Amino acid sequence: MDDTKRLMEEALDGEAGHDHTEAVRRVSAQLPEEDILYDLADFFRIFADSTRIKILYALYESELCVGAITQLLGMTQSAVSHQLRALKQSKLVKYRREGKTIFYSLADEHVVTILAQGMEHIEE
Amino acid sequence: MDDTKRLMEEALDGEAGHDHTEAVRRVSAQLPEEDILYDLADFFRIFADSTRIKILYALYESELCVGAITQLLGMTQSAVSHQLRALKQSKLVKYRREGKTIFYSLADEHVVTILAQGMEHIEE
DNA sequence: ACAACATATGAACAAATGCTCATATGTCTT
DNA sequence: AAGACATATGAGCATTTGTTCATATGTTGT
Repeated sequence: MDDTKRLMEEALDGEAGHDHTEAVRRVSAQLPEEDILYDLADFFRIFADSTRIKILYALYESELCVGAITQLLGMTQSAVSHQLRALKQSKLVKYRREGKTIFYSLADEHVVTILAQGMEHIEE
Repeated sequence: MDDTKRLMEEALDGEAGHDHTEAVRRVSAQLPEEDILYDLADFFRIFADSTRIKILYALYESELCVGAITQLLGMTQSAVSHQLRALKQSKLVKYRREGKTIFYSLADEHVVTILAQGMEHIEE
């Protein structure tokens, strides 16, 4: 092994394997910012729970109040409320108050699109 | 409170609040099967991690071997391999062997569509 | 067959997540 | 103002998840 090659490998800093620097540099330049990718993962994390998925699907059918969602899912009002908060914070749902009751609904169409896209994938 | 009303509320089985049965029945009939919703959540769970998101985005740019991904992400080869397994099991990536090296690439276009849709949402 | 390389896998552990229980906040009725 | 009702919130706990470490599997060259 000649000197240049040895030096290059040492420059890889102990990382596994042969030289990938070319491919890595090329791809690396095209990747979105670290923060963006993090936010993206956060966004998808909201869909990564069946309770929240159920809520979103339910709201896709109709605006609903917390009590109705609670009854529909057959779980605690507290559990539902906690999940609604998560959905609210991610701007996936919006709400309006009518007396004591609070009605939730989908915030935009992205939600529907994403759900549909996911469905397409798993139905194969 | 008359008898019919009292009986109806008792039929709600202690669940919180006033009567939602009408809305619940209507929405309930439209909801996908429990299993489907579960699978859907599982599917989205794959996107709910920044490491996997990075891998997917990298593979969107180019087919890559494990070593290159490892170097690109600056993490352990083991960690990358574990995540690739998850992606593989969800049919989001495919791979081909070339000697000792294994090259990974995206399995279909849904991945790209989903990522793009997610991006659209967070960039607002 | 053996050593070197590329990738995969299992166990263990820390961090994150979702639920429950108790209680708080906000609204209406009387 | 007080009680009933609808929803929200915080702490605690059990489960899940992602990483690391050590090691296994598979491939190539000698």
